[in-house]
Amino acid sequence: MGVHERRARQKESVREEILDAARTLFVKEGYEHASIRKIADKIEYSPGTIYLYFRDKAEILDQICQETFAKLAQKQQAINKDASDPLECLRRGLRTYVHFGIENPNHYILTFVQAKQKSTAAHSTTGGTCFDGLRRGVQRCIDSGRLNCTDTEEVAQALWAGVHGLTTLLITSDFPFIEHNRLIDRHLNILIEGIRKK
Amino acid sequence: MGVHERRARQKESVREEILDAARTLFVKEGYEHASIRKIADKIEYSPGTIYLYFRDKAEILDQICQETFAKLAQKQQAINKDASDPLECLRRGLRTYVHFGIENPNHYILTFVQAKQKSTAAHSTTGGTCFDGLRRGVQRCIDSGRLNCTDTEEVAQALWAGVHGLTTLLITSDFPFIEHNRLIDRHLNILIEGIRKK
Amino acid sequence: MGVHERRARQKESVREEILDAARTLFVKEGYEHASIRKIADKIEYSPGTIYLYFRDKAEILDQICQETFAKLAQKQQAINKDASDPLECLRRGLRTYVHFGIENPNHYILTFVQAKQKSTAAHSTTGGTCFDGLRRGVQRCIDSGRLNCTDTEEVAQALWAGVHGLTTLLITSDFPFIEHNRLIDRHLNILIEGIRKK
Amino acid sequence: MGVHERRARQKESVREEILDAARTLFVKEGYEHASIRKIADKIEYSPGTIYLYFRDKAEILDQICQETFAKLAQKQQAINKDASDPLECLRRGLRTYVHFGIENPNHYILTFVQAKQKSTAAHSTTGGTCFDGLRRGVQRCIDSGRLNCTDTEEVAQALWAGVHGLTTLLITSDFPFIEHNRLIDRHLNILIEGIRKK
DNA sequence: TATGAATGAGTCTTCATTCAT
DNA sequence: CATGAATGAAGACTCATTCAT
Repeated sequence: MGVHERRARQKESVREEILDAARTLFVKEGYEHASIRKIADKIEYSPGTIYLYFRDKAEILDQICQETFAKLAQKQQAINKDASDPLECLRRGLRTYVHFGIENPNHYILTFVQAKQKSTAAHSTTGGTCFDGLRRGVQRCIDSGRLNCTDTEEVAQALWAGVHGLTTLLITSDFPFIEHNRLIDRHLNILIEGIRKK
Repeated sequence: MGVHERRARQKESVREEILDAARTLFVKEGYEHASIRKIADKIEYSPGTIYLYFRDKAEILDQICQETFAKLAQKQQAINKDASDPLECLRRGLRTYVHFGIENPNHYILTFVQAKQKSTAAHSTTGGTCFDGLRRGVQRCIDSGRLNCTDTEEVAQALWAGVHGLTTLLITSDFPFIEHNRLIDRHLNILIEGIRKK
Repeated sequence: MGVHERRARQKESVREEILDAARTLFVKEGYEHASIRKIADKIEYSPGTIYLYFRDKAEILDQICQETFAKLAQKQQAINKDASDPLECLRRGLRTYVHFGIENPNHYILTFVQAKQKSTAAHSTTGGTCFDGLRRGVQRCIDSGRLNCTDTEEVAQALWAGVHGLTTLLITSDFPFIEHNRLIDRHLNILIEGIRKK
Repeated sequence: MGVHERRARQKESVREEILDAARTLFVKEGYEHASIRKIADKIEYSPGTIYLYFRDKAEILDQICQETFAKLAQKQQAINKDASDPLECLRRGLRTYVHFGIENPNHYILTFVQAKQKSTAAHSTTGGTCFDGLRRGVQRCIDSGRLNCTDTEEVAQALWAGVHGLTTLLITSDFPFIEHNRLIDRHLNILIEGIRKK
């Protein structure tokens, strides 16, 4: 391994350290309250160093969004390969989405709530592709004649709205929600029954 | 009209000016980014003046949440009095909720997205009662034997998650959504069909 | 009692209220931290009203100093009238001074420590006369041939320095002083023995 | 001299500049009135820079107190090593104390008058040890059987009260004191004669 | 006499960012 | 590659004071 590669590797690792620290702080204290200095302190580098890896604070947020979209896309990918009942397959995809949010609340809120209000670059590029999984799942259902509506985009967007609402509420809840799994089951049930042809 | 009244009215009007300016800025720039100075500039008063009307920045946010809950509760009130089909009645209630959000995007986002992360006083007091309208609508449907589920709370929460998600996405969208009314119709249709007994 | 007098009396009473509130706050929170608004709140008048009775904040402090000097002078007056041993008489005067400080710590610190750094008008006028009691007590001792030094001013100033130091330390002490009365006795004993002719 | 050292020295020098400016302002205008901005202006740095050297305003005060205690302790140290008459030694120690105050009025008032009302960290740590010199001097006098009182602590505290009072009055005097040296001599004479066994 | 709304200047403090080294 | 000193602008908030009523 030449010097060049080692350098590249190390650089990658500092980058990752920054992203890790930033992600944690962004969520714990909010994007606005997480200062560059605090991030730098956390990884024991100087504030200036951060600017060697990122143009500015916004770019860090943007990178984290990219990450999130990538992670989420990966989770979704496997699902549609399953050959079983497309409606069940769709339900599983939606459930996966909600679980992803609950298990990565920091990532989720940052990307889909906080960053949304800032329109990061990530949203206009990577973000869109993430929706494709859902779209494909809906398409399969339509193709198999199981739905009461044949507009893929329309259905996919309506479903997304549902799981997005559920996910954000569950993550940030101070509302006295019922047991989470029961609520998720009910919500998914409503969505699936709501699109199934009778 | 005596001096006293004129003064009181004037004072009330300044208060409103502050709330208006704050609401706009809070949403346009985010709560953290909307400084007291900017609010003061907008209404052409000195920063100190704002503290004659509100204890601190948080209290302004809190007041706006109170307002929102009051407005929303009022909108919802009329609906359940209608004697017609309870399911249609529920659909109308949900639609009203979404429309309220779209027509008062500042109020909505502030109260249900930004302030949620800060747990204002309003949320623990006025906020809860606002959910009652929905709960009652669901109850009526259950009572008339029209639903496929008999747990009022479970259904009400699941529906709320749906419309909340739809509302926030429509308000903050840079996503290429289909025509909004069509999407709303579809979403509400899914929710209602999803709970209707067959 | 005519209207004029009642007015005058009432005015005096508001003045006193202000002074009472100010004195308390000046000491509890320090002169700088005691705002006009806080004083006004305490007596339930508006801030503006205070300016009907005092030119500015400094004048309030000044008045309190005047008061203090008057009170202290009055306490001291009685003492030298006593016909007994002039040295004991002097000791009693010094003790009275220390006790006055301990019993009126607010007045004392405000006047002799905080206000000193601001050179209020009171200091240059009333303040001086307050020292006369001590001067006279020393004079009597010298006249009766009991002292080892015949310069009245010199002795009086040296004694004052002693009791002033003791008083301020006792009032503001976080130092672990021995039991206060024992310390006062010792201090006075040193001063008296230190000037007595042997 | 390496880069490292030069930097360290420069940094130390800025620190000193800040402390110098602060000390002066704290005394000239009072701790509360001496703002960070004014300190910054005085040394021609931006306000923010000060926070690179001190956590907050209070820490600056604390540092100055530390300095003062250190300086004073150092001055006192040499004295008790002298083998001559312990009473004269004690007198010299007391005189040194007063001179220290007069020569470092800013340090003295800040530490023993202004900061006393705020109980800085310095007072609870370094401060106490500073009193030890005086205590030891008194002890030596008692050991050699020269005093009319055998309680070290009692005498030491009583003496301290005396010189402290004298020092503060001389520093902040707008009172028409006699020539300072004569007053100091008289005061010390009283204290020493006041404790000497006859 | 008293009010109370208003202000301008000020408070301490934090921050993203730059740049010489 | 990394530092760390420095800054200018801004943050929320407080205050003594004025003045029309």
